[in-house]
Amino acid sequence: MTNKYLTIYNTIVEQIKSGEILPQTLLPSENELTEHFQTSRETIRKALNLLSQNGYIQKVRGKGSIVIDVSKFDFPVSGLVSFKELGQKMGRKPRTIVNELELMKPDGYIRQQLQLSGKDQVWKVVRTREIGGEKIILDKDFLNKKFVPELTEEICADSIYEYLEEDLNLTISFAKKEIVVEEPTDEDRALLDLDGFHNIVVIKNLVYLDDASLFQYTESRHRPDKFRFVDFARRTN
Amino acid sequence: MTNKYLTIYNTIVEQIKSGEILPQTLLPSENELTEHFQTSRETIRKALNLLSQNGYIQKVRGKGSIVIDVSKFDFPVSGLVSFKELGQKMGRKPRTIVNELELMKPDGYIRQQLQLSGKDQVWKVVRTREIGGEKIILDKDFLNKKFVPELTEEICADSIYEYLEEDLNLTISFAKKEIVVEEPTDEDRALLDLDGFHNIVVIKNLVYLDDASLFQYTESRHRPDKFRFVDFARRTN
DNA sequence: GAGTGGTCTAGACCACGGA
DNA sequence: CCGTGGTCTAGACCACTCT
Repeated sequence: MTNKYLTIYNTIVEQIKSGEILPQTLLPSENELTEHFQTSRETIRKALNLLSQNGYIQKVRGKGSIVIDVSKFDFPVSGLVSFKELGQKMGRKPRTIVNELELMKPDGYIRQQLQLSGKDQVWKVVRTREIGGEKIILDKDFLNKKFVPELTEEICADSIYEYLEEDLNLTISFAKKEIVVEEPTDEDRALLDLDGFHNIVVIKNLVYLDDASLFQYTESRHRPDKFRFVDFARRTN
Repeated sequence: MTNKYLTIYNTIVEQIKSGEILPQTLLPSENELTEHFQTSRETIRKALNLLSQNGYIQKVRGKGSIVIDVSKFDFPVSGLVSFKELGQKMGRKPRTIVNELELMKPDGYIRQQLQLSGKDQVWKVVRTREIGGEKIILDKDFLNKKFVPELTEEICADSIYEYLEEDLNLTISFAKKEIVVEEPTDEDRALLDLDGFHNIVVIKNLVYLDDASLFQYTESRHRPDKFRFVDFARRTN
């Protein structure tokens, strides 16, 4: 038994995706939907707000809710995309190589990012991601040992996130992301297939848990030709 | 006279920013806030949801709302940032050079992006953005003539957005953004200071109006060393 | 003026966390 | 168990658009 507003949301999403409701047309009014779904108006509004946040409709006061064209393949709004999902989306067999796995004292930069004291320890994981036979992404993870007491090469070769969520019962909640372009380091050149590329796209992530504690710093270093980031920005009124 | 939930939101934001409420502590419960602000719980919840969406708090069921550390300079959640704002934020005197301004028939790519027919016309605007004496950004805009009948070099040198919103009364509502890294074109090399740079960061924007009509396609081409994108991604549960 | 979405209320029940 | 946040209701008034 799921939420009422979520089922309404999903119903309408399906209608939009299937073309049952056409782009540029108006959704039934909130009052009509209230009757149709036999619920209260606030519940309908919750569903509509979700649709709006996810780019399916645009609400206009005094007019109605306009359906937006979602025909071109949209990913969902930018979020945490794991490497595994990414590979599946691209229809390629990804491969992960674990280059480094160690428990260490964080250096100054990591300590600052993760707001650690000198005594804390972190897991350092360096992994190469291979897609279609080419080494394209270098992932450097630093995980606070306080939350992840143990880590093995097998886990890292598979998916750290699955291990965290399924075995350790940690819930990743959100991340602050920063994207910059840098010159490749020697490490980048050694571990990635960078012939002829002079820049590298670095995505720095600070990952927070459920309870708002900061537990991981990640740098995902991408070869520029294989990098793509999609975002959906709604004007903040 | 502004909204009640917005004033509550702003009040709490100020308290967090000023350090009156400390990171990692709990906000008063929704019931307590309801009493304190003399309002209903749903109104408090609206304010708290805004706080959560903007990264100030993390709500945890059965526990409360945890205040997140926002000390490191955060921009607001990624949005539409105009060049003028960007320059002001960086404390530099920006300069805009209009390289090209013409009314044209869109080519195939633009026609597809803006979903135009062959008969529609678009304004093409090419502008160079100079910060601190260096030409760093190349902006290429294509605006549907249907919405913008007239455009002058003066407007382009100042701010197109201000003209649209203040004079034409158009309301920009949201944008779909895509970030990729490309090799510089001859045009990039001619119009930007690119000595020694081998890549260019391209931000492609589809800009929609108030009523969900698609009216502008923009490419903002940045020198990689001056590019930075910050995002705040909340897990979609 | 009729109809739309935006805000606000006062109350109810539920799911979850912690003591 | 109590207190927390999550959902839902039925009703009210307002601001806006369209005709």
